[in-house]
Amino acid sequence: MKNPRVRFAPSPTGYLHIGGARTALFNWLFAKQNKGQFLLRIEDTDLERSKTEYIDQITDALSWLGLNWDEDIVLQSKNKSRHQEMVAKMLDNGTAYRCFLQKEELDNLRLASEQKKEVFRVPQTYRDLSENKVQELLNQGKSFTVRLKVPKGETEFTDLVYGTIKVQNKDLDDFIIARSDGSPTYNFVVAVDDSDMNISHVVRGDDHLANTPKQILVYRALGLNEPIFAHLPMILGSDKKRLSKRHAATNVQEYKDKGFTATVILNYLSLLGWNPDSDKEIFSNNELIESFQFDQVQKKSAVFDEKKLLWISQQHLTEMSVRDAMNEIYKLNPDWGDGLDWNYLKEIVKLIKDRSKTISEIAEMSELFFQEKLEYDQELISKTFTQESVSITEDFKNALEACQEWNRKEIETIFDNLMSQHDVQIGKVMKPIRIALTGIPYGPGIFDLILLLGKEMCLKRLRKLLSLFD
RNA sequence: GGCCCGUUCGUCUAGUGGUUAGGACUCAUGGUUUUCAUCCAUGCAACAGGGGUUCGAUCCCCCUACGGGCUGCCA
Repeated sequence: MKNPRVRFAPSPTGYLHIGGARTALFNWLFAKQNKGQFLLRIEDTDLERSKTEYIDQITDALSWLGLNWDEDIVLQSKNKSRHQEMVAKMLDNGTAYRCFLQKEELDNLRLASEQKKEVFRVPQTYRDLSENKVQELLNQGKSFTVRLKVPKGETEFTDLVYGTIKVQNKDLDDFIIARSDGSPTYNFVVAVDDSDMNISHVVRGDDHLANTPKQILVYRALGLNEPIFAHLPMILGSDKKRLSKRHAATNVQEYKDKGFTATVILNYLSLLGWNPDSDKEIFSNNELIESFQFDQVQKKSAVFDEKKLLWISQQHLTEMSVRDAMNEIYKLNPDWGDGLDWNYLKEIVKLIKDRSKTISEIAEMSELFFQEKLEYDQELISKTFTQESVSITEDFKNALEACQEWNRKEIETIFDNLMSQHDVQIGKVMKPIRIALTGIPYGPGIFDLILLLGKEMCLKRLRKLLSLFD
């Protein structure tokens, strides 16, 4: 398993799906762990649905995740002539044949056997036609598809995740490798491309498990080396159906916007369908690379759970340095804290990072320190401020105004005085002041908060709040 | 319909022919904390069903059910 070559092969018919990201991740982990190559191939042969803007979206998302690919991106559409050549080769060596059954004939036959409750099989009418007969039909201008001559017997392969898979070839039908317009089909193209790219391990979603025997028959018909296969279980939504927008965001970009770091996403995704064989759950990218094993990949599909994602994110934040957290905030919002002193921003982040679950939560909470004036929530204000708490707040403002030194001890003394003056516990003092200063009933320690906001800002806000009760 | 794959707490997952079936997330309760969050403690909660094999099956075999995939001149 030295220097494997793997690939991620999305079709550009949409953004990078969270399931696709997981597939890419496992490919990447395997490549990195074994000093191999991780390649990217864009399967853009569906002209109807493929869009170049999706290619950009997908590559942007992969880059953001840090799943960098080696070598140039392969565009499947560029391999057309190669595909034609391989179809011709199969026609030539007798592993494929021209089938002159027309689409309508096929549809009717399919319908008929459905009504008779029979298993539909593509008739092999043209499978062993003589050269002359074929030529005759060609001369008549009859259109044809190219079908693979599925041999008798069975096809077996060993999947790194699912073990031995065996199917009877008779269940496969002589499937089409080239359409009547000459374009080759997926199961054919994928085998040719993977072979041309020297892919050693095909790692992909298990929705391809049933296609694999067909692809193996293509390899054999062409005399190509078969890769090793590893299929990954699907990611489902909370109702156990394929993960879709109804359940949660499916676009990787959306998770970025929600303030999850790439590392967090990769960490969570890795745990979906893989177990690290230990109690460890929080992983850096490098730790994932070291730990990943196919034999610990689950066979059953996994349900995506945003609650656990949030927990993973929070765990990462507590381990993250203030500096790294700031970089992540800037990545998310380049304008963050514009014009403010770097050291001041650093103190802010230090104060709120460990009580946040996502990067965007930090950014949001940090706004407290930026704005001159606050918007107070009317309901919260009327719930919080009684006559007593207004008077406490008033006294606090006065004490602040009189305060000469700006340090923690001074503030603590002010609080002590307020407590004995009004004969109340600290909660009665802290709560109204916190809300006056921040507009929200939770957050960093009150003394840290006051010190960092600074005397001027505190006084401004206290005056503003008190003006509501004049 | 045919073929392939799967099924352990709500979720992610350990696990073994004999276990009090373990951990994590969530949730609930209590504690710590100047609020919130963290943290700590406790609790709730699972072997899909039926047949075998066996002294004994969650574990091995078969069937059923359920879920997913493929079955296309989509990828």
